[in-house]
Amino acid sequence: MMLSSFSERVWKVTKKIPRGSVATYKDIAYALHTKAYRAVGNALNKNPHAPIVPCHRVVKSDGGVGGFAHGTVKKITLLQKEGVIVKNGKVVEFEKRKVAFSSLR
DNA sequence: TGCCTGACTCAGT
DNA sequence: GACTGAGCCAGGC
Repeated sequence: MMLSSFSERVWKVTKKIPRGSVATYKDIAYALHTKAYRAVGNALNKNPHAPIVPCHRVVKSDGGVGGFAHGTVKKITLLQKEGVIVKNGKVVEFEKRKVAFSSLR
């Protein structure tokens, strides 16, 4: 068995996303050296570390907020509290809010 | 063991 | 610019 399951690795990377920044499912997958974009979303959906892992900082590659276990609205609210503006379900200046790969690795 | 699903992404029309 | 189909991977039944 692996030291950490795929899901655990996803959460670990997600926790590295700095406050006020966001990362995409794609970035998370790449940081784990895989292309399992959907598996990443799956892992976050089942995320048992609700407040510990900032899963609300993970969005879609086109800037969309994606989904959230507690409701998309809640996700947007949390992001805006951290200074990330969300309009029409999309992250404003998404490209600039995106965190760098090196920060995740 | 094998098929289905999913908080996705990309390419083509 | 928007919609559709196909591809990708891990987890669950």
